[in-house]
Parts: sequence; structure tokens; C-alpha cells
Amino acid sequence: MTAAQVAAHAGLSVATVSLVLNGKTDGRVSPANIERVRASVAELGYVVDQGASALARGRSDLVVLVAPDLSNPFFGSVIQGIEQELGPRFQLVLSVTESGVQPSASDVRRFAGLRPAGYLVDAPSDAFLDELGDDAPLVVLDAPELRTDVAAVNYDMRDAIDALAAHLASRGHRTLGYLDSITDTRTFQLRREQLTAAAERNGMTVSAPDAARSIIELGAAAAAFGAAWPEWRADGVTAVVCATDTHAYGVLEAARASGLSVPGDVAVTGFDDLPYSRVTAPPLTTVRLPGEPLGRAAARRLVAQIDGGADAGGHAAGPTVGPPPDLVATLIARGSTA
Amino acid sequence: MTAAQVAAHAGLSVATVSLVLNGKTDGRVSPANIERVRASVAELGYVVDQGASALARGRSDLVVLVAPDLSNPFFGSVIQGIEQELGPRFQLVLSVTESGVQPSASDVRRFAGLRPAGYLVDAPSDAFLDELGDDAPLVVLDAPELRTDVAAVNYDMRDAIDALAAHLASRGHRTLGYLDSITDTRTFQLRREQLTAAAERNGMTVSAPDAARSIIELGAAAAAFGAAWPEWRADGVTAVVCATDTHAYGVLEAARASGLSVPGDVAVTGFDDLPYSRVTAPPLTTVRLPGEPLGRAAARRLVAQIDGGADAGGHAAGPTVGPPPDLVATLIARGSTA
DNA sequence: CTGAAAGCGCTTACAG
DNA sequence: CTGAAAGCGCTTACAG
Repeated sequence: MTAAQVAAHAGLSVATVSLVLNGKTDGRVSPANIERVRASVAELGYVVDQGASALARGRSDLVVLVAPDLSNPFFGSVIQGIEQELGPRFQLVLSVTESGVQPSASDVRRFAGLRPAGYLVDAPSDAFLDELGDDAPLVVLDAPELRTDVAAVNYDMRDAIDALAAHLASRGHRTLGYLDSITDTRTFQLRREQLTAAAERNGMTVSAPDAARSIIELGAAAAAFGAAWPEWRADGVTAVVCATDTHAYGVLEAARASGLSVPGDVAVTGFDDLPYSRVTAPPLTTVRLPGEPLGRAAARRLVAQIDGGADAGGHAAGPTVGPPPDLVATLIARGSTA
Repeated sequence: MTAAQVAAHAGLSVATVSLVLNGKTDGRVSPANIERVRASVAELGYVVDQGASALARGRSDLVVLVAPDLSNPFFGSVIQGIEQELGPRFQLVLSVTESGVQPSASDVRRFAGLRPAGYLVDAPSDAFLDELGDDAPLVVLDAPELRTDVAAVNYDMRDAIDALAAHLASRGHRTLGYLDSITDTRTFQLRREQLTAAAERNGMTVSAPDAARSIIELGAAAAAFGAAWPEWRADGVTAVVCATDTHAYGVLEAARASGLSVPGDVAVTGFDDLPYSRVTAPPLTTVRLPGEPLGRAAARRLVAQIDGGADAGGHAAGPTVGPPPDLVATLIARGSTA
């Protein structure tokens, strides 16, 4: 089934069929013919060949999502938000890499061949963005303080982290451990830095901040905590702040395995507020990072960039268009710090 | 950057460039020219335009994954398995729908326009497969007892469900509740049917089997349990078997909210064995359904079908190629039924 | 072994 | 408002 067949069926030209299907009918196609094309399309069940369309236009309707770590269930809700906003016009192509590994240059190349309408990239490194180049519109997610020439949608975690530190201080904690992600991206650096600063403001210290890190996986986090705990305990650590909820789950598991009570022997907190954090033993105190709004905001910004050209996005954006406000993170206090 | 530019750079024709890039050089391109093309491709950073390639071949390298419920974190590992097996040759396109909703005919249409290399469809209905038609190679995941003309990768849950029933009977349970998924697909019907049958063999009954169901979401499951519990309790239910771990988490939350102790007042079990089930309060007894192997097996089978033509897959498969053995589910007993 | 050329199915100036 | 035609960048018989 091709546009030529539709045209023949409707008694019109392929040009007219194409104009109707692309909504470029204003002053170019008569109402009667618009209707005729629509009827033929419906009757024949015609669908535009995306490859041919992309070839002719120089752009496809594919949006590439580069996520370093789909195993982090946080992405489930981000993706839902993206799909909601993208709607039927664009198709999401997934680039998943190993846990926490940044995609390589050759990964990037493959996607360029798709002539994507745009890229959505979670927590990229500067190097990765350099490789991606100016190929297509781009919005980055959760990449705070990245180069200013790229549109970004971020979280404002400062108040929530302050609240977390105050919360822990009020519970009598004086020395904290920090279980970091192994991914070396700015969002994780910021979480640690802001926590460290907030801890100091609240009369607490963070013990050996670089000691413990793991990929975003429960078992790996449990092992990392197990390795760090002897030193932390010697240092007087009574609370462990984790870079993600998944890390915190690992700590919960390791703590139980070694007979530590939470929060009695050690308090535990995370970042994300995955749904599971309501049912862990004990329920997890965490900084909520709403995933779906992040996905929606990023997708909305990308579509604006695709439709509006350069000045709708971050690329050489004039002063007329400011960045969207960051999404506000909030502290959710539960039993793991009770 | 086009094949023509590569050809010019290498002093050869675009035909030769294409043959080299598609590995069709046997007896068609001299070793020296193969090398020359490779060098030019590398030097110029050339990537084949996928749209043009798909147009010329009539097929793209896109594999469409239709998953009714990406919010189920079970899919994270399935997707990882798929990506592992698909490798760099194919790109995964995501079709996500609302929780538990089957994709519509118009969703299907859109994908046909991509001229996909194949489809991977999780737990489809017969109606959906009819709409999909014979468009491209197809493998379905977790769709037991579906029409036999389609290649499927399934779980063998029978022994695990028997073990689950025996486990519950040995703990003294006599009446079970069943919290079902709202998705009306065969895999969920089977879970309930097999559990019901196994319960009877072990001297137990399942109370009001159709009473309780929800989408695969913690809060919805908690509400469904809350609604069903009064009747179940009156019926003497002491254990609730859930269609997924996520449903079980909802029961755990609802139970805590209403002051029920688990497993003291009510035992709870799930299906999936998500990593979180190790850290819930209490840890969850569940039937483990390994997601990554499911994704890998399905992708492997799809690639075989794409490469081998009709007789490598389920389409009109001769007796020479049997279906792969089902992936075996196993019972994981934990504290929620202790 | 090599290259000229047809053809894949669109989109978009362009002429009318 | 309408249609003929060029052109997008590949792949693949085909002739040599």
C-alpha cells in the first residue's frame, strides 16, 4: 500500500495525498479533496512509509532516549512521562547500556544513521555530548550544571537535602556515611556535595565520603555497604545516606544479614522515592525525585525545539526563552530514620 | 556524509561501498577494495542512512517491543535481555501503553509504517495479533497457550505453583485469597487456574476467585485488597496469593495500614521475584520468573526468524524446528509465609 | 571483480 | 488549488 495507490483510489495525485497527510492543506488542497484523501486512506488502511518519509525530509520521527541504566526502575516512570508527552507523532527508540556505563562513540554513530528528530539523554558526560554533536535537537535530563548551551531539565534538590540533614541532626545523628553511585555524573556529585555541606551546617560530618560506591543494583550496594561498614562504625557513623533508593535497599539487606537494626543501629535514606520504599523493612526515608514530570518536561522541551527551530530550545537560545524551573525534590520521612 | 562521498574518497562506486558495508563481498569485492572502503568509512565517519536503507530493502532494522505495562519493573530486566541479544544490529523501538491496556489498532498501524524487522509482543490478546497480521516476523513473550502459529517464549510455572500450594498447605493454610491482575491475558488466567487446581490437590480452597483484581501498581493493589479483605476474612482466608510481586507489595502496605500482621494474620505471596522482594517487610515469598532470560530467548528466536526466513520461526514451522523449552519458574520461600 | 542505473516511496519546490 | 517531476540515499539485479 503506497501513496500512489491511495492517489489512484482517490482520483488525485500523490502530491495531494502527501499534503493532506502532513496537514499542509491551507490554501493548497480543497476541502472536498481533503475529504476524498481521508476516505481513501481510511478505506485502504494506508500508513506512510517512515523510511521514505525520513529520506525525503532528511529527518525521521524517531526520538532516541539514551539512558545509562534502565535497570534503575526510576526510568520506568521517566519513560511513561516521555511517551505521554511525545504522543503518537514520535516513536521512542531505546539506547540502553550496561549499568552505569556511558554509551560509546560507536553507539552514538548508529543512532545518527536513524536521522532522529531529537535526542533525550539522561545524565550525560561532557564527552558524550561532544560526540553527539549538533546532529539533532537535544534535551538532557538530570544533568545539573552542565554546559549552558544545552537544554536541560533538572531537579532542585537543595531544600530537600537541607531538610534531610536537619531531619537526621534532629534525630541525634552526628556522623554520616554516604553510599554513592559509581556513575560519575554531575547529579550524583551534587547529591554528595550538597549533603556534605548541609551536614556541616547542621553540626554533622560525613565520614570518608569517597569510601563507598556501587552500581545502582541492590546486591552490589549491599556489598559496598558491607565493605564500608567496619570503618564507618569505627568512625561513629549512625546514619547512611544513599545516592538512590536502590542503594538504600542494598543497605537494608546487608544490615539485616549482619544483624544490624534499622534505624536502631543505623539509619538509612535514599533518593528517588520508588514505590517500593513504602513497603521496605522499615519504610525508607528518601528524597523524592518525581520521574514522570521529569520525562514530561524533557519531552515537551524537545518537541518545542523540534517544532520551533533553534530558538525554542537551549541551542543558542536568546534571552527571551528562559530555562524551565527545576522540578522540586521533597523529603519523605519514614521509618528508616524514625 | 553519503555513500557517494565515501565512494569518491575511496575511488570506487557506491555499489562497492554498499556491498562492503553489508558484508556481501564474497566473490564480489576484492580484498584490496574492501580495505579501501573500510578506511574511507572510518576516516569520514560515515554511517548508513537507515531510512534510505530501509526504503531500498523494504525492511528497517527496527525491532518493535510492545509491552502493555512498562511500569511493571519486571520489564526492565526483560528489556536488558532483549538488548543483549539484539546487539548493535537492531534498534529497539518501544510501544508502551497505559497500565494493562492493550495497544489499539491505530498503534499497530503506526508501527507498520516503520517497516520493522520484527515484533516482540508481551502477553498479547488474540485480537491484537490479528491486527498485527503477517507484517513482519513476530515472537510473543509470556503468552502461554496462544495460537500455535506464532512463536512464543513462555514460563513453565506448574511445578513452582504446585510447590507454592504445598508450601502454604504445610503452613496450615486452608483458604486462600487470590489478587489478580486486571489485564485479561492468558498468563494471568493460567496463574490463577493452576493455583486453584494446585490448592485443591493440597486440600485448600480459593475464596471468591474473581473478587479482587487491579492494575500492576502498588496503590491500586492495596485498594483492591482493602476492598476484598472483609469478605475474605469472613471466608476464613489466611493467605493471599498475588498475580505479581507488585500486587503483593500493595497487600503488604494495606495490611500494615490496617494493622494486620504478615504472615501472622495473613500470609502473602507474589509472582516475579523482583529484587525488592528481598527487602520488603517481611521479605516476600514468590514464584521467580526470570526476566532477562525471557528477553534473551525471545530476541534470539526473533533474530533466527529474521535471518532464516519463515521456517526458522513459528510461522508455518515444519516439524524440524521445535519450540524452545519453556523457562522454568521456581518457588522462593521467604518471611511473608514463614 | 566493478560500476552504471533502476527503483524503493515519500516530500517539496515549481509550473500551471 | 492541482499535478508532473526532481531528489532524498540507499540496495540490487544487471551488463561488462
